[in-house]
Amino acid sequence: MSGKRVPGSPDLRAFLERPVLEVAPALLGSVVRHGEVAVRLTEVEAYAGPDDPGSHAYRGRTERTAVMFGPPGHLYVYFTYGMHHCANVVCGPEGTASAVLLRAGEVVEGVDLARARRARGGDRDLARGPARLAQALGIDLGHRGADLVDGPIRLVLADPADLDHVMTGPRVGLRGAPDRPWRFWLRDEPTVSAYRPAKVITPR
DNA sequence: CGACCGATTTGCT
DNA sequence: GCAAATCGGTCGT
Repeated sequence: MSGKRVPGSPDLRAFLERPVLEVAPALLGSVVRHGEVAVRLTEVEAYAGPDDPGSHAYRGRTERTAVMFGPPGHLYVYFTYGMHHCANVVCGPEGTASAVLLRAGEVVEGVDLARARRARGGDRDLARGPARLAQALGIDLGHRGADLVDGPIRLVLADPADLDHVMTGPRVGLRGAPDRPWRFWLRDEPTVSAYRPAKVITPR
């Protein structure tokens, strides 16, 4: 149980292979970098494969969702409402089709470029919401399947000791199984979307 | 091939 | 608070 994790190391992929409900909260505070833009994650959501009615993998493997069924550490990107892209980190053992939706974050580098990619909103809103986060990072369908351990888009894990209050509550915007408390976020972060029923799981 | 839906965002009432 | 925008995925014909 070492506290430090080195970016790009085999340790990262091994970590992402752990169960999604373990990986999801641990991604908070971590940084996703694509080129000059870097986002520190403040809100994520877990999706648990074919048994989860809220998951795109619920109806089995399709061409779209194939990445979710593959090895952990890759990016599952989907397109929705005819205009938005959202990004997920595939995790858990290969074949479990579980993933973590990146719901919100704080742009910590490349603010100018992130601003240029978004027509509206203040800096706090640049990566607030899954579609805005993907847009700020310049992520689209072309990045589906991208390797986060060794590719253009990288994940750099945070030291768990640096995390503030980790909160959990119901997922957002779902038709199926909205009741499962599989949404995780950092308390008191201005980049986290509006309040929902919640409880603290790691008081600090 | 046609119809319907959507893990959202935005702007207007 | 509510509805429009806009198109890939999925399923049924």
